[in-house]
Amino acid sequence: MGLFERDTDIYRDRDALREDYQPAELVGRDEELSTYTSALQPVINGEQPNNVFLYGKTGVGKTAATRYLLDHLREDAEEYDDIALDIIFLNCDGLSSSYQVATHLVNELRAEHNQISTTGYPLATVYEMLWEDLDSHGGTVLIVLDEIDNIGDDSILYQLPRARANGKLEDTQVGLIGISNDFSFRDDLSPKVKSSLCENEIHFPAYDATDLKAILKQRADVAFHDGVLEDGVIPLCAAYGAKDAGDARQSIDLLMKAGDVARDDEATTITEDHVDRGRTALERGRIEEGIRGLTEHGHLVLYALVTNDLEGETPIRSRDVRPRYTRFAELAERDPLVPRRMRDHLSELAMLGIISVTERNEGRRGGTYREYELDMPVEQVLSALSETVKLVGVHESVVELAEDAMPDLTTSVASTEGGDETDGEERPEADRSDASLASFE
DNA sequence: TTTCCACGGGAAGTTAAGGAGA
DNA sequence: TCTCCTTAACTTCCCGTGGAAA
Repeated sequence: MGLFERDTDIYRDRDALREDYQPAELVGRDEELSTYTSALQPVINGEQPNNVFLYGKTGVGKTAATRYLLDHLREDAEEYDDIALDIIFLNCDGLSSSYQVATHLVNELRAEHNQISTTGYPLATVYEMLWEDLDSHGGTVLIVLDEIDNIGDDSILYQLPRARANGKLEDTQVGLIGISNDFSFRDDLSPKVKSSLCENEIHFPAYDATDLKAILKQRADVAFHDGVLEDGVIPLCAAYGAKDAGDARQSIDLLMKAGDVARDDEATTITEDHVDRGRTALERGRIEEGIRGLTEHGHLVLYALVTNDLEGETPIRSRDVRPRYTRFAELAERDPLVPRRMRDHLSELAMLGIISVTERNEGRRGGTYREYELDMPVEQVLSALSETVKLVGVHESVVELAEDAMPDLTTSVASTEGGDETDGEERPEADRSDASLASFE
């Protein structure tokens, strides 16, 4: 028998729980779909498409509804010889400026061998390329910008809807569909952008537990064999999703994770216990991903807080974290950041749910300050750090302290392979001796 | 009611890195 | 090689905040 062996599976089609799965029908969104369909109707009539702005919290079906309707629109448009429709779908996660959005749009319109770099050109040059590529396309182009609130400036949101009126496009009609999770995003837009982008607004309200149960049942019927789910599983997944702002994506992810946990157990049914364990695993994964995404100084701040926690000094205010952070920065041969910037890193850790913050106020005697403490187990933090961090000396020292403080700490968090080296460079001998716990202060 | 303190938020400026084009 | 461009991470500065003490 090989290394891998096919599971005797509870799943009929696990892909039905994946984000990219397109169900045959969308549950609980009749009213929104009806409004959305009307807004897209001009495309089929061969008219200038409307701009549409969708907003609502994460996981309420905005993107799913868009994909669903645009698939139908594409199919229906093929019935008419005089309609040439193209759809560009761009997720703006990680695209923080109009410049980046414009370069990505150019690359979407171009062949593989003709792509442009995402830096280096003047902004005006990128726009010129975009108008040229769009106009050579002809027909109707619908541009969907998902997570549009990531874009820091609204230049592209002004330029795209007005491109034809401003004489940039002659042969192509462009329609813009913006999708946002952020309710305040619309209000922060400049009036001129708001008037064009938001000419058709569709609000997607949060799902309630009944909607979520219907959605989960629809997916589960396809994903699992009959009789695999115990009665309480779908209501429990729906309840967690409803509690977290009516997020269907989260409920579906939880159902899939519960299924994976049950499969690992070689169970024949999925129970509420599998859901709870799945939820814990998802939460852990989310936090570990957050830790991996931190900068070096973010890691150093976290290491400082971990050692403070191991020594029983938490909750601790930022100015008391600083000496340890500074020491670690020196150990890793990095210049320590100014206190203001260090506090930003602490806030970021709090936002990720890795540490918790309590605000205190001692008035005229001590003023307002915040106290920080770890909000997850030390071994979990160290495990996540050990996978990514290459801060010479620091990680080993903290693990050593953790092992002294917690003898039953799992060995998996011990220093990473090659952790004594950075990019192939051997660490100077002096650093190694300096990396002892006694040298923290 | 005013003052004071330690912060946080945000704007503006700086720096280094990476890429394009002449 | 030089200049121009964007970006991310950072520094610096100013202002606002909230509640206990004066």
